[in-house]
Amino acid sequence: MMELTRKGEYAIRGIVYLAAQPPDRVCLLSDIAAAVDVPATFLAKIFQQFSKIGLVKSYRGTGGGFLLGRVPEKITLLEVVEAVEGPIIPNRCVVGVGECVRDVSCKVHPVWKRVQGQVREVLAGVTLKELSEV
Amino acid sequence: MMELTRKGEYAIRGIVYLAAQPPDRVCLLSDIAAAVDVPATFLAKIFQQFSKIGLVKSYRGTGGGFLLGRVPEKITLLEVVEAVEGPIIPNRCVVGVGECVRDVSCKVHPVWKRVQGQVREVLAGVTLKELSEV
DNA sequence: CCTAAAAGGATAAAAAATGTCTTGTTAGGG
DNA sequence: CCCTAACAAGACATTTTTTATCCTTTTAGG
Repeated sequence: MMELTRKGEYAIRGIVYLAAQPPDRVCLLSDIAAAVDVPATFLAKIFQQFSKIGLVKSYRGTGGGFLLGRVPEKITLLEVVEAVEGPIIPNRCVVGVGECVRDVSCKVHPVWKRVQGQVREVLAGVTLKELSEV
Repeated sequence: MMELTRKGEYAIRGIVYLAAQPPDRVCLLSDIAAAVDVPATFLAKIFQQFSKIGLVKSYRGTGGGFLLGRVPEKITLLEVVEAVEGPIIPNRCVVGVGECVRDVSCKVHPVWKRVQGQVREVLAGVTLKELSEV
């Protein structure tokens, strides 16, 4: 359980590749896809999601392509993962009070809350800089 | 992401209910299912998995039913979750060296390893006793 | 205006989750 | 010995999610 989907895996591969490029080097989606071995059409969707929240910048037309939205030190693995997989929610009941319809005093709730916190903490502590360094 | 499936949720509900019963009280599957609001046929599958690894004991025939396999203090949430959801593996590459075929020096690998460790630690620190107490 | 490149939407195939049904096995009681 | 209670096991069906692919649209450069 708790497995990252392929989408998440592809997302990490793709953006780590970008982070490893010289800054200001605009990369073609097709090149990235080939380099990290991900179907280009699928990676396109992923990068669209990145683009919407500013994790990457995109340019259309001739000479277009993708660029990291911020310096790699300022992008955490947590942001990348949540961008494509959605928020980290081990159990539905962590999303907010009142969700635990079954039991007003749900004892399991705080446990999942802790799990969520730990996972987020680990992922937030890793930046693309570290991941892209040789 | 990292969401517990319904099966996992049902599993917790069911076994916590058992843990809350007086020791030596044999419970019918149908009663448990009704009490925790889970389809009986589905819960049957879950309890079969529990039974195989000794988390619960089962008795057939008239007067049969289910009993906790050990005292609730000795059963952790980690065991319960892994019993039905399989091992906690945030990313395929944590299962062992050599799985990260894409990159010999995969930088993401140790991060997932840490995530796995943290999650397991939290879940291992909670027992059915605590979860079943009022 | 032609071509390059990403954006967006619709669709399809495959896999996993969720749930049901039928048959088999074990045990107790008349 | 047979009948019924109860779990075990396996096959099957349904729905949802994942994993794509394709086509059209938009944007930009030359």
